[in-house]
Amino acid sequence: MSQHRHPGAPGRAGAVPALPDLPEATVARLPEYLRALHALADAGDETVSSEALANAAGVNSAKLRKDLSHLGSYGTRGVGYDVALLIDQIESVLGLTQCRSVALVGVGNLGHALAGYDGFASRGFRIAALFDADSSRIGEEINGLLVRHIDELPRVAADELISIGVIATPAPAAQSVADQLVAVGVTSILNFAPCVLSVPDGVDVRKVDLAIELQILSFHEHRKASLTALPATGGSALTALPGGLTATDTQEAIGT
Amino acid sequence: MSQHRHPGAPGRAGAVPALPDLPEATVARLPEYLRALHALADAGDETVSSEALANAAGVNSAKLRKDLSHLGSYGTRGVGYDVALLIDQIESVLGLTQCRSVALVGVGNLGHALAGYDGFASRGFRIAALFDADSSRIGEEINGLLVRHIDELPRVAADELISIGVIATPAPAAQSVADQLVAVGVTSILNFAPCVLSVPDGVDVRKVDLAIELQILSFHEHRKASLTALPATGGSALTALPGGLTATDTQEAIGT
DNA sequence: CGCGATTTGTGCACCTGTTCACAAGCGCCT
DNA sequence: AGGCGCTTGTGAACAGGTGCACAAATCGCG
Repeated sequence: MSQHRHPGAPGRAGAVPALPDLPEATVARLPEYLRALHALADAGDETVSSEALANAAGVNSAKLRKDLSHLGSYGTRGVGYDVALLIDQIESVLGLTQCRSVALVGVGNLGHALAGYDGFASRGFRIAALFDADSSRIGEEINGLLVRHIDELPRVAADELISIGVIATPAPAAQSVADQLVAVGVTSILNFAPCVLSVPDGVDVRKVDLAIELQILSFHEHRKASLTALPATGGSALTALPGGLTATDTQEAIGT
Repeated sequence: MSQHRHPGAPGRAGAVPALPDLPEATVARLPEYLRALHALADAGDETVSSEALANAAGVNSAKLRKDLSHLGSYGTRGVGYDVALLIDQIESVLGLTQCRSVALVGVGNLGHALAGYDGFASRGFRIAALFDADSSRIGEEINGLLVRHIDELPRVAADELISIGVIATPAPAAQSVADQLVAVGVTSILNFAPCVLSVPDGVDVRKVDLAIELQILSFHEHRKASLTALPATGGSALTALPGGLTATDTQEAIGT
């Protein structure tokens, strides 16, 4: 029940009519589909079924079809999806038809790696400038890019349009950096610092915390370990945890 | 997910040791609460209200209270939560009471940064070993750790228990590395390679793809750009406020 | 000792996202 | 041409998560 478009009337990419609302969960999966599609294209495939593509992207096929239907995608019933066409579609929706410039702030351990990460360039992102506050790092050249002082951000931003700012500084510096990025008009920030950023409305922040991912995995490890100990006879082998969470489960007690 | 117990026919349950099921969304937020709590503890605070803690963690206070109630936490009505106690509680649930050993495979650009990232050690994770397949990298020392050949993984794994494997290799090598990790008993994997891993049941995989994060931000940039170019719909946008506070907020946290 | 201020814990309604199941459409074969 | 098998697209049920609003509980104070 959304806008339907005539098949067989391929307009030109970039002339996207309107994308009013696209579920956030769908948006988060589109890049994964895109990666899988590129792999298929490299392998020479011209069409792909939802089942095969879903498999390559690690999702359910029904989910994939619904995702693609949301962006008014064109598959052919009985055949599948045209790989090249779908790539164009998704790239157009994601706004990847233009190369986007990224400003990276903080060239410490992680920032250094990000500056040299070729996965960005290969997917249409260009690191336009590197910044740091540590004067000992200014002037260093990483991957052909000069490290500038953060104070030069306004001048560089005026020079060329910056689509996205990446923060790879220590946590205490992150908020200040975010403020400076917002001040020069950046409205999308990828934050690697382990802290919460406060930004004005209209600015999008995504956070990636490597330690958090490990902690989530730790929980599942912990859970699995308890489960293996559980089914044994006389399961008292469970070691008493210092937190004392044993038997404190007051919720719902026991379903009667 | 899979386990469903029958209400009305337990009888035998008696003393249920731990709380096996905890909403996944809650688990994903606990580390964030933990970080905020540590910051509060460092600042000397002894108690904290749900409102304050939620603010520090960037979530809704009702959500935080519900999350904490899920793990049977004890706050004091009229007062708030005991910071130290809550830290113990969450760390216990996440299984962080023991120091977990991490094996990192792939010491390229990103792996190098991860090996030197101090955010791991500070949160209870110890990088136990570094591996790579590139013989030119074997023997290199990073942050006091020797880079070993991936073939030595079984021997090292036999030596000390590895809780989590981190894959920071190029995509083509990732599946093979995952297989080798699984073969030595690793049941939790953090994958930085841009590809889907297939692993047996019982093995948890979390994926972090830096380029995907940028592409999601790119979408929002694209959308914001189209919105400003298009006339407002429905005509309710009578005031052209520069802040653009009429935009429907879509800011959301991660959620895999 | 009771009262009010404060804050937690939670029932409930809402909303987003997922999954199932099937009709509709397409190509191919006879 | 017509039927048949295959695949998409989607309505509808389902599951899970979110946020409101309020009762219950606790502290401090007069």
